[in-house]
Order: sequence, then structure tokens, then C-alpha cells
Amino acid sequence: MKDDIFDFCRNMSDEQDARARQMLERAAAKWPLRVLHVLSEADGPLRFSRVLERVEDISQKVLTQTLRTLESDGLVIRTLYPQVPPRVEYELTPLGRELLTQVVSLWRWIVIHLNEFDTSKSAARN
Amino acid sequence: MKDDIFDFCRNMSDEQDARARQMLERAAAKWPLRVLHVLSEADGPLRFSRVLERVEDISQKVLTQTLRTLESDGLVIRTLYPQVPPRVEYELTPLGRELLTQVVSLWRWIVIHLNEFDTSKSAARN
DNA sequence: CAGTATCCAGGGGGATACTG
DNA sequence: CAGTATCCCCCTGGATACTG
Repeated sequence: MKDDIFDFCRNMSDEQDARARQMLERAAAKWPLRVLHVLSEADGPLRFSRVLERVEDISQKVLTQTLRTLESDGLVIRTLYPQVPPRVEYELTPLGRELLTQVVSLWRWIVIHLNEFDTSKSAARN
Repeated sequence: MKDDIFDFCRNMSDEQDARARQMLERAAAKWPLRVLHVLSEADGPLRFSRVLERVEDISQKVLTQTLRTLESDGLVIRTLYPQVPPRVEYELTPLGRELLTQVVSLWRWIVIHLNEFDTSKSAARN
């Protein structure tokens, strides 16, 4: 028998597997990753507008969606200050910060090996 | 100044950054990941049909696309034996195997922390 | 300010049929 | 066997307008 690098998943239900896969995809996706990054760079909580400014080219709708998802995944805290006009602040949870750290290590590996991808004899372009 | 966990990207061009991001998204995406996994489990090269069988619910078209992308990214080797009927075999490159290893470590982290996502006070407790 | 609501265009992926 | 070629649907995400 070959050893399976996914062996530690043996005891997982299909639901758990799907959930883990979902988290992996979300964490690696464009907007969530950039939002997490922006939040991690900030010294403290950021208002919605600040995030909107700092995540280049994101639309308001998508930012809202992204933040909602991150919040429900426990990666981001949303704090509403009931004022007029309202003030809403976002910040990373410890879990969000940890996850970002994990993704960054994968990111770092990719960056280091960047020149090994596609440059080979295959049909790299496009 | 805050320390930026992406500091090691400072010297990267926009193109390199985009390429790295693309590789990250691809590596975490559903089909590429499952194809890499199937290939890593096999003892040797796998024929197209075998991969099609083992990657559950993937369509032929998407499998072809996925394999082509993986090949052009240098993660998979495609070997054509000019016979009738043709025989085509796929196997991981060392780079592909390494990348999968990296993704798996992120995957493992996610699995370990699975119960910390969303179960918290945000969604579950109404 | 921080959203929600609505409309709309483009791409990804499924199903099917055909071929060297 | 290992693909291509088509058609089609759905979903994502952009743009815009409106509101508590």
C-alpha cells in the first residue's frame, strides 16, 4: 500500500471534508486573502471605508459579501457602533490571524519556486 | 511601522505577484487538488481513463482542462504513446509532489482547527 | 457611513455528440 | 482511448441606484 498524505482525514465525515475544502478555497481566493492581508497590516480595527480603500479594485458589494463570510467563518470580528452615521469596524480574530499565517507560508513556498513553474518546455504561455 | 508578513514580496513585479496568486488559487481549487491527490496516490503513471475514474464526479472536459493546466504549470508530466488506440499517461513531477505537500500542510492545519470555524458565537448560537 | 437592491455581462463547468 | 466541439445554464462579480 502506498502511504496517503491525506491519511489524517480517514476519520472525517463527508461534511467535514467538504467544510475543510471550502475553507481552503476561501482562504486562497483572491478577495478574502487580500482583505485578511489588509486587516493584518492595520494596527487596530478598520472601518468599512478604510478596507474599501485599501483593497484595490474591490467593489462595495463584494467587500460586504467577503467580510460577511469571513465573519461567519470566525476569521473576522465585526463591531457595529450604533451612531448616525453608523460606524462599523473590522478586525482579525486570532484564528483569522493564524490562518493567514498558514496561507502565507504556502504563499512563500510558491514565490520561492516561482521560476520553476511553466518555464519548462511545455506550452507555458497564455 | 507594522511588520508585514508579505515583506518578502517587496521585490516582486506585479506580474510575479499575479502569477504567484494564480498558482495559489489553482493549487487550492477543487479539481486541480483532487487530481494531484489521485496522481500522488498512484504507484506510477496513470492513464487518462484511470484518473477520470478516480476523481469522483469530474467531467471529461474539465479533467482535460485541469490536466493541461497542471502540465503547463510544470506540476504534471503528460506522456503520449502513439498507438491505436492512443495511450496517454500522467504522473506528478517532483515540483507537483512538493506543491501538494505544501498544500497538504495547510489542509492539515484547517482540518485540525475545523471546529473553531463558524461554530463560535457568530452563526451557531441564535 | 455602511450598507441593500437590482440589473446585467462574462466565464466556468455540465451534458452531449463527434473523431483520429 | 483520449480527447474536441457545442450548447447551455448558473453563478460570480461589476455598475448603479437607493436607504436607515
